[in-house]
Amino acid sequence: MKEELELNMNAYLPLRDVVFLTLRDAILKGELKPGERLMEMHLADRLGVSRTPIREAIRMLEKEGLAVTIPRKGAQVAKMTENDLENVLEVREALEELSAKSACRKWTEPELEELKNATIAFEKAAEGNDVRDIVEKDEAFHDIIYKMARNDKLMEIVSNLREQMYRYRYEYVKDYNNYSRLVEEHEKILEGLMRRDIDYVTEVMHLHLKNQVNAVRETIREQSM
Amino acid sequence: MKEELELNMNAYLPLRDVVFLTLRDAILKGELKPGERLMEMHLADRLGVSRTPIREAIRMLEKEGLAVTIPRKGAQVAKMTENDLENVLEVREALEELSAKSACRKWTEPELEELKNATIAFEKAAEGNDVRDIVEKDEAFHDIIYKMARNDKLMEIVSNLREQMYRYRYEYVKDYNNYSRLVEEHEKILEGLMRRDIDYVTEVMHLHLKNQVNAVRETIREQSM
DNA sequence: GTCATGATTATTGTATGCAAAATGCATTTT
DNA sequence: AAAATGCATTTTGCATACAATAATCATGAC
Repeated sequence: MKEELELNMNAYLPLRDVVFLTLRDAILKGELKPGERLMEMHLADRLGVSRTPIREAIRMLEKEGLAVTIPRKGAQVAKMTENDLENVLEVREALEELSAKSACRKWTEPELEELKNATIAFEKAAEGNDVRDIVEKDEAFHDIIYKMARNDKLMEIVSNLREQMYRYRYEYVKDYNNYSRLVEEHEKILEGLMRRDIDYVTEVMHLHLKNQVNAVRETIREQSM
Repeated sequence: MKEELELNMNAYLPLRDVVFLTLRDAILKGELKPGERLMEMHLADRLGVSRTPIREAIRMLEKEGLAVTIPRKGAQVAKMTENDLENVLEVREALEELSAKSACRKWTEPELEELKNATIAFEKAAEGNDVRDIVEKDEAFHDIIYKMARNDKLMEIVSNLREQMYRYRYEYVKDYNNYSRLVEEHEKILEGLMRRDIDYVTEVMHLHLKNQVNAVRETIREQSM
């Protein structure tokens, strides 16, 4: 009885949040491209709402690093320079390492089970050609590791940093054929976590990141030309 | 001539930003206390603006972790549990360490000069009783170190994390008499940076954080009772 | 032809209005 | 007395209206 009520509450999220989620998704999936203007009227019409929730959603996107607004000129989808990428990566590396360490110490049996399933799901996705699915399953894999670390703040920050890179990867990944390496890396991470071998996991995680950055770097280069 | 224009431009920031800065300041300084409701009408009257910029400012505070809103119930100043504190601290530690390392490698002569001045300014402030001044000078000191690290993203994130702790420290610091330890720690950090001694700086920074956390932990305990 | 200039339009910024939901309180019911 | 009900009030959510600023384009001066 009570659960049904709660579910209803969830079902009708404030419009600003719906708009925020919708726009974020569009940015991450590349439907809204870096540099593209976010015009209030236009978005309002497209989404069938007034400007008010759009504006509030833009303020949120701004703080999440996905949009940039110049006062009295309007907002646009945030671009990333190669330098920004280096910066994000430097931070991510420190935090993914922290996350891997904590996860190593703290994971519980059901979580490990989840991670095994996520690994398999990713492998399955990697066999196909649905980029969205692949990226989604990759995210799911890493999200479980963050969850294992038992630190919501850490999770929030790393997710945001990943987000900022992913929206570039999305585009690129399309003709990025060696998923096999990713699959292998995931397997190694899983394996290391099972052994609670912090050093090993840290090292693999490090490589995993290094491989990603190159893909993103390419995309950014193209973008800025 | 041009500078005067720029100043004018700055002087007329969109209201949402003015409101955001004002509210953030009020939260950090403890004028708006954790748990306190942020009612749109009330704030609008107090600040002499309409609800629109207030609402946008609240969305920004939300994303910065300084406010929490429950849909259709309104926003309130974010509270921090002891667990949140541990989480923030764990992340901060990883990032302050990264920041110290980078700063060690990258600082330039004029920056070091700045840091020396900031150290002295902090010492002077610590002799007095103006808590705001002390906290401000402490922030300034650390900001220079972040700047040395040449990573805006890192700076942004660490600043935000510091912010979330500081608003608790502000209250507490009032009868926290041993600034001498802080002064000493700042001096050690400066000294280590001058020698570019990464291990030393990392260690002192670690202690510096550990000392802070206890002060904040106290305040949070009181708050939750 | 190019650069100013000014009118026109598009777009953002802010205020206000109205509907819906939450809250508080008195009254009733059990 | 405690719980439930209904009504008045407060507050949020969203839409709309109006003002201020920026962008566009056409016109005219050089």
